[in-house]
Amino acid sequence: MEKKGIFDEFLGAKTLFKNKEVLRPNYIPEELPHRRTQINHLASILVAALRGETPSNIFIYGKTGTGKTAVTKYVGDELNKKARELSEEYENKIIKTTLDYINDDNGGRANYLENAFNHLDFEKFFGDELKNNIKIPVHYIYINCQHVDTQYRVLTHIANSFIETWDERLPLTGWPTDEVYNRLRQNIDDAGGVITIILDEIDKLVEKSGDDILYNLTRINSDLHNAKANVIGISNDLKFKEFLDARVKSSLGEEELIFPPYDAEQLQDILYDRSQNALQEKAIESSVIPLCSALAAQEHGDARRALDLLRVAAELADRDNTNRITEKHVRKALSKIEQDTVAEVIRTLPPQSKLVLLSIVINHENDVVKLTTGMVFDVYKELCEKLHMDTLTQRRVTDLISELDMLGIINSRVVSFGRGGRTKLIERSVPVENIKEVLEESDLLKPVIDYKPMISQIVQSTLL
DNA sequence: TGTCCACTGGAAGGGAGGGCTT
DNA sequence: AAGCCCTCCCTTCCAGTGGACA
Repeated sequence: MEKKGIFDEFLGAKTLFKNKEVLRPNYIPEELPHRRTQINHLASILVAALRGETPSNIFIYGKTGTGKTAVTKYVGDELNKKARELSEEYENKIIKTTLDYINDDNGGRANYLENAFNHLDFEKFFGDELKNNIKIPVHYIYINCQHVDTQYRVLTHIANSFIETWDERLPLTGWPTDEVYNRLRQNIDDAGGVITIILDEIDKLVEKSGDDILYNLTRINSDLHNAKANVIGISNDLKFKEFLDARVKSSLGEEELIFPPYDAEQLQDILYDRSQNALQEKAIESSVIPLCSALAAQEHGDARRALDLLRVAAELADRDNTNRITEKHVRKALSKIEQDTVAEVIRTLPPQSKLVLLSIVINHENDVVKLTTGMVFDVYKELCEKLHMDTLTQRRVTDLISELDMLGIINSRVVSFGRGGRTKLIERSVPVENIKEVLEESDLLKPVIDYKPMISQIVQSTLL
């Protein structure tokens, strides 16, 4: 009998998906429902690039999942497409002119021209014209500042996007920043044309590295001779602009685009649209899409969340071996997504942060009602001793606690207990069992996962 | 009204680790 | 190998703070 591989059974299994990628957040569909206004506005600004003029700098604002990135990328693709089309049109015109020229036997140069034409050596004759006109170079460089979050990295990223071979690329560290800037300027100038630089999640960049980079980028045109550049900043935090230098603020905000959240009905349209390409016919119960939309609309109209819900619900239905996605699957998907995100965040924490989180968990397990930084630090110190690890200072631990707060694993707020001092009050925002389940996976923490802190501390803390 | 507690959180800077040029 | 640069993680220092209490 033929032996079956472990994947064969699943590979042959029936699936509700036609194309799962269509439901992924980074998929750019051919149509973006309810974003016509924004697309037109953006296109009306960027069309300048096709005329070889510098488009205005643009600031785009909208909550997560309102289509900012999708629209920007979509318009970018269209811009590139149009630039290619125009360039082809122009090339054809040149060929036609050449042919006419040859046919007219203009001034006895026909043979020479024909010869050149046969060898496709246009540049010999139309060199300058070709260089300047045939290709309307439009470069659209997209950078997500969540990962590329320092001045140096943004500059190298842009500079490297003009370089094709690996060995010519700028290194990830090592060069002085002004040297990288010079190289970037040179690369842009060599490439020529109009360069649009998109900085997605620009607030992350400014928060971490200040606005020097924006100042430099919005003023790069004065250093360019053969090219023009403009910047599109995308953010979901409108307030971040308040912290910018006034000069940066005014030049980045030459044009502003606001992306309002989708309402439940608009989300439904988006889901219907995508599901037609993503899922088999009749794979969805009629109430599924309205439910996904309603759930996502509750959370500031986040289309990404709506798509995730539908995708995960379909995956769960697939695993159930049913041929229909039901409301039950959507509800399951909702809790699965929430759990998965938290688990993933905890899993990727650095060891010291995990240790701080564990000491918070341990305090909660010991029924501490009002948990403060001091108590967390005390248990943390004990854990470090047990594990023979370096103990960080309380100052550093305060920062780690704030980071855990930002990640949404805990809630902390500063309160004053009068003479008892002023400190952070720490509460969990995720069930302790869920956190512990993930922490238990870590080999490092295994020896102390059920650690009991010294009694004195618990007595002291419950007195507060 | 002033004092005092237990911190908070900003600023500055050290140093290890990555990489470059000379 | 030496000298330089950038990033990341961390320490040290310290002014500032909300509110209970005397």
